Amino acid sequence: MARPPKAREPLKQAALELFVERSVHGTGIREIAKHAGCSEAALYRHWANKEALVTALFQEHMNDVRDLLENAIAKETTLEGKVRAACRAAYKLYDEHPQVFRFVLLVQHELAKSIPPDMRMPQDVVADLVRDAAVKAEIPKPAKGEEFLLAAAVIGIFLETAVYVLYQRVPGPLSRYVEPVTQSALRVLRAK
Amino acid sequence: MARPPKAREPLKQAALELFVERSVHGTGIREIAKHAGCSEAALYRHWANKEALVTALFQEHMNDVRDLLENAIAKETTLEGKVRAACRAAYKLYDEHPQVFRFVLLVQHELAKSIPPDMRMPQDVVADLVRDAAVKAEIPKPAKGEEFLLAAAVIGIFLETAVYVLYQRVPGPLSRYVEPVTQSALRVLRAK
Amino acid sequence: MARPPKAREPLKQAALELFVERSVHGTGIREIAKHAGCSEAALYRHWANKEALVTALFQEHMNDVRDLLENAIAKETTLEGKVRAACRAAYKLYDEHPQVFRFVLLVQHELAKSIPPDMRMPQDVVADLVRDAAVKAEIPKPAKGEEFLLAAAVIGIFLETAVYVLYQRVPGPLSRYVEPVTQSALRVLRAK
Amino acid sequence: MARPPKAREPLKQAALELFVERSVHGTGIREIAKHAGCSEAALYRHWANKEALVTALFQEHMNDVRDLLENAIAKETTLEGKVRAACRAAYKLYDEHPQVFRFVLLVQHELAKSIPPDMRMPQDVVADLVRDAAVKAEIPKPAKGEEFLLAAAVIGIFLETAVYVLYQRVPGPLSRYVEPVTQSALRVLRAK
DNA sequence: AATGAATGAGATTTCATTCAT
DNA sequence: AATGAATGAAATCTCATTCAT
Repeated sequence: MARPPKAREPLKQAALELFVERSVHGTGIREIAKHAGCSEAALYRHWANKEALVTALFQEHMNDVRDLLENAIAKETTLEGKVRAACRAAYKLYDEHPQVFRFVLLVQHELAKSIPPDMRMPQDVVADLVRDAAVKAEIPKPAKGEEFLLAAAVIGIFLETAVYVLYQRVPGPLSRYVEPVTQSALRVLRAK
Repeated sequence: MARPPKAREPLKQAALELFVERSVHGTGIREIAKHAGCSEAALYRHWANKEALVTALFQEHMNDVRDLLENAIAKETTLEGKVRAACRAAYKLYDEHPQVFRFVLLVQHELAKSIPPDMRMPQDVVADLVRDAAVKAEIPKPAKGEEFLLAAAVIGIFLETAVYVLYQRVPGPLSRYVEPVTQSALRVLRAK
Repeated sequence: MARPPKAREPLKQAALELFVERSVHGTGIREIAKHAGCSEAALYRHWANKEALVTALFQEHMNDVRDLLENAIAKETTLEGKVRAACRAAYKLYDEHPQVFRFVLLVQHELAKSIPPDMRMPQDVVADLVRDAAVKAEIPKPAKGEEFLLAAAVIGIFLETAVYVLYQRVPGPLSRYVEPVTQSALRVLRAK
Repeated sequence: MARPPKAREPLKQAALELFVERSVHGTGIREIAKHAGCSEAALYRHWANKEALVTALFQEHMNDVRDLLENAIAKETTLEGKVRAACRAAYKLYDEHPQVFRFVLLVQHELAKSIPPDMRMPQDVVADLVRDAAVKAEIPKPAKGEEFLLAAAVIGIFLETAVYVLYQRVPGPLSRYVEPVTQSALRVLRAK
């Protein structure tokens, strides 16, 4: 019966944009509020403090990406189909919302400690993908622990390609590299 | 000759340790000075301000890594030898100075803008390596621009593996993964 | 007749508890409202603002104590009986509602200025008691103005004993000290 | 070799004056700094925060009063002499520095929790005085624990008289009441 | 030369109070 | 009528940097 929250979404959007443009620490509460068209104090009704806002943005985006990957993979049956679908879905997201990717790049290592240990992350989806492919004999059986190494390599190829597009070392859009990234990933996974 | 500056190295070491532990922005001049055992003002004898210190740390480390890679590569003749030597040299450095790697991870995207356009970076070494291998026909001739894509993939495999060790998703030391990382990289590079 | 206000008493009780636990200034409207199970705005239906709530709590308690003392004294005829009855009544109140005593201790000096000059306070009851005893020659006739000094001493004995129980320098309950406090007070009052 | 601290004492003096005049919570850092003629940040070099300043002021004053009492008592041999000397010394201090007394009154109950358990307080001096008098048979032997009750009464008489002067219910200066307070205290102590 | 006290500018956060729903 | 979101104003505190000693 009180008035419905009107500042929450604008604040999230404004924060994301400004964090990406001027870095998290280079962006003050004042700017976020002004950009969102509300008062500074409004932020504190929705998040305990600036850090909580940053963490929430990060974890929500990670959850989104995780769900995106899981949904894309669920629709496919072969390893190649899954890798391609996952890559395509994620690159499509980043083409449409480049800020999200940039934000994650900026904060991932600083926020690594803040991730709840039981939170399922995008990288867990990839690890499961690799494990599942091994079970189904779509790839050679990896030695114990080696599956994580393979997941790391796949994620590395995927991410660093996106970084190269972001920094315009190769021309965008990112989606045009779905196929070569998929093939490189498969090549690594299918190693004897 | 003037006596060597006394506080410079302790300050760099203190800054690196604290930046890694509590983030750059979470570390104040006071703490750096105290940790280095000197006064706050001493820092300003060696760098114009805090930002200059951070930038210098980053760029010096990037130069170190670049030289390390170039020296390692120069001693080898085959593509496989070069990739392996580069990977081994870098992983050895990171095993011995894990803080350096962590620091680079933390600041790389925020400091990307500060890099002088003519500064030769480690990634340029990898790009040259790929280009050179193509010229020597050690790998299939990449389409125009594709060489950067290959470099990105190689760097991604290399970096993400190091990240996995850093976060203890796979056990260290990093050097034990020189061989699988090398083989994965080669597999990607030699793609038909 | 209008239905009775629903939030008033819970708000008073919540405020008292939190003020005592975390100090007046350390307790916000939000906390009071939450603790009372109502909205923040509800407080403003009953008091003009936070300060008015604090003042009302204080003055109401002072009035309660004053009435308590007067009723106790009215039932007795001798000085000793009056002192004992007053002491017993007040200590019984504080044993049953220790928060009230603690609250009064916390705010008394800060709120001293806010007391209306014509408001009859507990200390006035004691002053009257002393004056009355002098008139009835139950104690030696005090010099002009000395009656207040005696009242101060009696109140001091009474209060500081309660403080000692509150801080557990002597064991409670407070009521067990009615007799020694009464005797000490009488000894001071009956001074030659 | 750096410049000597210039703001510390002015800050303490300014804080004391303003706390007494407008209450602790009613006085901002800004006002303290302005009144002391220095910047707000200077305060944080000397105390961790506002609360630490308040606590330090309180505890330092308590230590001063404790030493004052102990010195006064040490010079006397009889119980009466000691009580009178202690009372005279303290009342002289409060006549000369009424702010100190007012400040202690304002904050004592809010800061009670902050006192280190091993800190010797003025009230401990009084308790020792009573205990010592009992040992020397200057007063009747108190029952176990009763010595604290006597100390409470003595302190109550002493303090509440000072409160009455502060609030001008009896005329000052406080020192004029040394004798009646002493006699009242002795009367209570010598109770059969 | 070296220190660390002092500072100015600004950051974050708090809070009583108001107001749209 | 009652809520709790929003606010304005201020409070506390931080911090890189300067400067007197």
